[in-house]
Amino acid sequence: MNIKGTLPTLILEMLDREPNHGYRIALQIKARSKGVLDFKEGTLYPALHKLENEGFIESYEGAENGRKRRYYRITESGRGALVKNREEWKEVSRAVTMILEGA
Amino acid sequence: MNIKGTLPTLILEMLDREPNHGYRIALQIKARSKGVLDFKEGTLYPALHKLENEGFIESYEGAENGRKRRYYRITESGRGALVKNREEWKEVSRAVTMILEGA
DNA sequence: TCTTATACATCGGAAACCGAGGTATAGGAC
DNA sequence: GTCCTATACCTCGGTTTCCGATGTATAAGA
Repeated sequence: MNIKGTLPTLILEMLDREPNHGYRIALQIKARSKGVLDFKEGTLYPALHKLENEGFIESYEGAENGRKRRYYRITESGRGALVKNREEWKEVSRAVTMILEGA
Repeated sequence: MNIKGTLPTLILEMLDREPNHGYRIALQIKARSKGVLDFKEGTLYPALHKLENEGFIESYEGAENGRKRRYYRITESGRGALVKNREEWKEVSRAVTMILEGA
């Protein structure tokens, strides 16, 4: 299950901790959310390409166990976007929760 | 600003408190969220029609100040969906927050 | 009379997501 | 040695959700 629009922020968050390749980013999002969040590959890769296109992340080729992988790292402008997105999420998710819990 | 996919749940939540007409539902969502959430009419009315089509709400004609209005009330099955949606929101939003706050 | 707020609605376009499918390699089972 | 599974990347078409623009109509107030 997923919330539309949160994936770019989650990717930036993951890459803010360490550079990583796409497949593993998705696995980590799933693991860290205890299986609740589960973005599919058809969603993941286009999202990565878009973030790179916007200059929020950059990619480079790497290898692990003799296999080629495309690694991503966050850029300065990506870090700025992350800070802004975190704030936005906090504000809007709190608003929804407030209404649904009848506060 | 809005979170995609939350509108049906928010509408059900509002109608669970009292029957209401579309325009006012939107105003109340905006007011209760202190202006943070703001769904447009081009989003609201299709969402209402869809919920009615799914049997989660039903409509009837009413009048206020001599003007015709289309009122909606929640159905039993809508109440069931609301309970389920609230749980889902709680689980998934908590998962996102957990990741973004590095817990 | 004119404007504004209310109230409902539809349409086209953009964005996000998923499922299905495709390619390729490494490692283990048999 | 061959087959299967997991890993790793990718694209395409379809659905859903949202927004902006636009249209209609009425009530209230300037």
